[in-house]
Amino acid sequence: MLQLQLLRQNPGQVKERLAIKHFAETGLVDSILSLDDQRKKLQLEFDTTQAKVNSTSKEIGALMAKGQKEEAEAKKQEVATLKSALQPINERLSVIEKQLQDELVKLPNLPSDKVPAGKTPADNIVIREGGHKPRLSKEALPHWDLIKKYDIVDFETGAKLTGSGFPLYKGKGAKLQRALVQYFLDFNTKAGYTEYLPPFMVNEASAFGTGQLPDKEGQMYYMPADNFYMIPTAEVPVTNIYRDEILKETDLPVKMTAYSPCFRREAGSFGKDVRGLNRVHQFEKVEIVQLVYPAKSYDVHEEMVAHVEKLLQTLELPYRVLNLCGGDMSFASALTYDFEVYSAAQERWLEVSSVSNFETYQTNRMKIRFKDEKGKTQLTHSLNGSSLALPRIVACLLENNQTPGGIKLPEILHPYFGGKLIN
RNA sequence: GGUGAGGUGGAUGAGUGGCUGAAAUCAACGGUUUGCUAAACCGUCGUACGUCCUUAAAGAUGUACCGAGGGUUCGAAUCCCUCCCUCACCGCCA
Repeated sequence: MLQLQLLRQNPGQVKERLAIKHFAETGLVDSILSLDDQRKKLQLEFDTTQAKVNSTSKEIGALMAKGQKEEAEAKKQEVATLKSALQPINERLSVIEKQLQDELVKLPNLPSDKVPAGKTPADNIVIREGGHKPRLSKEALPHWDLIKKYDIVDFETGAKLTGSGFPLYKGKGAKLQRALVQYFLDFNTKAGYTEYLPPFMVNEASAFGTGQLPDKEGQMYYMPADNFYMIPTAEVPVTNIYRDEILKETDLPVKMTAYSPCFRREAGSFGKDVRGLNRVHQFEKVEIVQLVYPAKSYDVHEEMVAHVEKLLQTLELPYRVLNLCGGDMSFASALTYDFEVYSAAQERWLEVSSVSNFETYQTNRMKIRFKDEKGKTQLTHSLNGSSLALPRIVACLLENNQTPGGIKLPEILHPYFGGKLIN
């Protein structure tokens, strides 16, 4: 949620920035400002009337104490009149406040000035590439065939148990999941992130806090009996840990990492994208989250990007880093770098991580603040990134490392996996 | 799931209708003093939204908030209702 103050101070600039995100309804900015004006007027009216009610009530108390009953009765009449005037004001005020909130929430975050113009994924800018694309033989198989060959993921039985997109990992496939999660968490905690294991369902307030609600309501699995949402990423519970808190400046940066399964309905997805492990409803992911001093957030963003990049390098996978253009980045983000790995048999790039700076967009919703050196409370910036999402990493590991003798795992995983080969 | 107790500022905790936005203690912060450390003393020490004033910072002032929402009353942290949460015991269970 954007800060109202920013809209008030510089509505023109806000509109310009929204245009880069290809956000069409710039009229919202004006309607929000006009609602805000109305709100302030009503509040002033309400406050002054209420102040009168309060002071008169005190007088009544004093008169009663002195036994001046008649005067007290007269004052009571006065208060009654004031209160009947107050009621409609109050009602209008809450209507306006709600409208204002509803409208404000519809505005996406402003892109930072590092965001390239552009509308579609084709306009994203490749910042750099790393690793080596393997040269596979003609008989090389895509991962969905390798999975069958080595009997490590059983989609059919997963579908029988739940539905399509719920893979059932088996044997070395299951163990590889465990190994990767373990390795990723170790890699993150070594870099100073505190490990959490959060709840996998969250309440409405948490889902709202990180921006899943109301924007992506249909993308989450929902448990109506308890009004809980299955988390689409550990970002949701982990960032919400500090919801409604005021930190000390010395507490910053807060660095957190968590493993969780992620549940996504992926409503509207179809086609070859969903083949095999490319797109599933439930997958494992390790996430990193930071809450930082505002002026430092872009440095931290670079640091997180470097962190994820190093992790991919240790996995010996060919990757590239993309700076997402205004039209392709997410609603809440100010700057997003995506990581893609090259899946050699499919001959396509697969997104495995997304590292974003949200500035105050999330923290304004969650009211995550800190006291600065002057003792003033201000919002922290929040950032997060995947480090990493498993299924596409697995797809890539399988395809790129296939040999006649089996899948050769990168060295770093050997101790975690308890072996070098899937065969 | 059942029964009981309870939810007050960073923490502990007082407060059963007006003098309470909230005592006291601790923690934290600033200062004074003491040859370091420690102690003592003084001061500061909630959030949000407004209004006035100011270039701004600061300041003054109003309103709301004592788990959440609603109600009673001229007036509610305090009384009533609903919900949520915590703790204890019981039941069930990984």
